[in-house]
This record gives sequence, C-alpha cells and structure tokens, in this order.
Amino acid sequence: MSVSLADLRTENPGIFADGCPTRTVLDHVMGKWGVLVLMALSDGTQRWGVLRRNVSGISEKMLASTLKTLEADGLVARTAYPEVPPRVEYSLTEQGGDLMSRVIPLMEWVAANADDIVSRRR
Amino acid sequence: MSVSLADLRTENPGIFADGCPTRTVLDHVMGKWGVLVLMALSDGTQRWGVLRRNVSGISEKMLASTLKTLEADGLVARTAYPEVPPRVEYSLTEQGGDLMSRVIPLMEWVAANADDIVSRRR
DNA sequence: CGGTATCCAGTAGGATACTG
DNA sequence: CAGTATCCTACTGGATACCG
Repeated sequence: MSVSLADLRTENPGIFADGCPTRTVLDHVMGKWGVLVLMALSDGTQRWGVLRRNVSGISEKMLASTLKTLEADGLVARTAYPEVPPRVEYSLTEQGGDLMSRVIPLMEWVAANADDIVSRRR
Repeated sequence: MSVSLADLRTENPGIFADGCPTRTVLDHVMGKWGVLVLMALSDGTQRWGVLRRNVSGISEKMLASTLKTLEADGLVARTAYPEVPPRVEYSLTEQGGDLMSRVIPLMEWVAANADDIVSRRR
C-alpha cells in the first residue's frame, strides 16, 4: 500500500523542511535544466552533442554543470570511450529511470495543460 | 491507454522546446518555491500566515510572488474575507489538485530516496 | 493579519574563446 | 567531439521597513 504525502509529512515533520536532503534533491531535479536533461535521457542513451541539441536552449556551461550534478547524485551515468575523436555517452542509472517513471506522468500533464494555463494568464 | 512521453515528443517535436508554454509552466511549478507551496496547499486550505510557516524558509516576498504566479496560472485560488483583522485563504483549484495528484508520487519518491542520494555525493 | 516597497547580495546562467 | 575557462549580466531571493 502506498503512503500519502500528508501521512509522510505528519510522521516525519522534518521532511521538506528548510535545508533537509529532500530540498537538495528537489533543487537538482526540479531546477530549470535538471528535468529537461533527465527527460531527454529518458529517450535513451545519448552523446554529449546530441543531448545538447535535444535540450533546446541549454548552454554548454549549464549542460556540463547539470550533468555533473546529476552524475554525482547517481541519477545519470557517464561512459567515456577512449577513442579519437572522443565519444562520451550519458544515460539514466536505474535510480534515474525509477525517478523518471514518476516524473513522466507529471510531464504529460504539463504538456496537456500548458497551453490552457499560459493562455489564461493576462 | 496512456501515451508515453516519447510518443508525445515524437508526435509534437515543439513540445518542451525553448520558449514553448510547457517551459513556462515548468518554471512556475518546478521552481524553487512553486512545488513547496503547492505541496503545503495539498494538505488543505490555508491562511497566509500558516502557509508561510508551513513552507519553511520562504520569505514574505517569495511567498507573495509565488502565490501570485500560481494564482494567475489558475492553480491556486485566493479568497479574501472582508473582516478586521483581514483573513485570506489559499487553496488548490481543481486544476491545481489534478496537477498535485501527479506531483505527489514524485515527492514520495524524493522523500524516500533523498538521504541515499545526498549521502552518496562527495 | 496580510501584505507592499525598497534596497542589496549572491549566483544562476549566457556568450565567447580556447583545449586535449 | 567533449568539454574548460573566463567574463559579465540579470534576475532570484533575502532583510528590513512600512501600510491598510
């Protein structure tokens, strides 16, 4: 059986509190670029250059730092092949994939409702 | 049957592209404070002061601007009672609740995995 | 109580150039 | 190709004070 969020918070008031680990993870995953990079990778393993094109609008700097953060979090795996020219591939780890299985329904909702929401704003 | 994200993106390549409505909504909802305010409200209708305490760490300025954004998005409803002293209550709209039904499973995952992720980082 | 207004600091993040 | 390095700006967001 699944535990509701209200239950979670009641049982553990420290959760989502200022400075707690959940905030850190939230900042990484929900930041401007985190989700977008993870989403791109949920389409499958990709090389740096492809990833950069798929996450439209991201700068090299932000792609690099986002990937480093997500890799340190254990959500993304980096594989470098000792070739010339260099080839580096990024993919979701098992944990990253697990996370994305929760993120994707949310993204589908956003995709379905975004036009409505944005057009209502004035 | 539900449509996969990959299908969504294949059928509509403009989705999640730079500057498109999905990005706007994502920025509002996934921003540093957006989710946290929505989460607090998913515990039920709350007055400004209570909300401020529940979203620990938020400043008055950010609470005000976050609530305005979410209200303009139609995700949060504001009700002011003509009393002295003033009383204002915030709650999720139907659409906001719908959104949160997708966000909550994600938050449960984050709550369950945050310690693991953060402790692995070094 | 429920906000605004103002000021200010830190940093997220963009542009460009360069390298192994 | 896959990044670093450097510089610089803009906005996020905090602190404080004040108002209806």
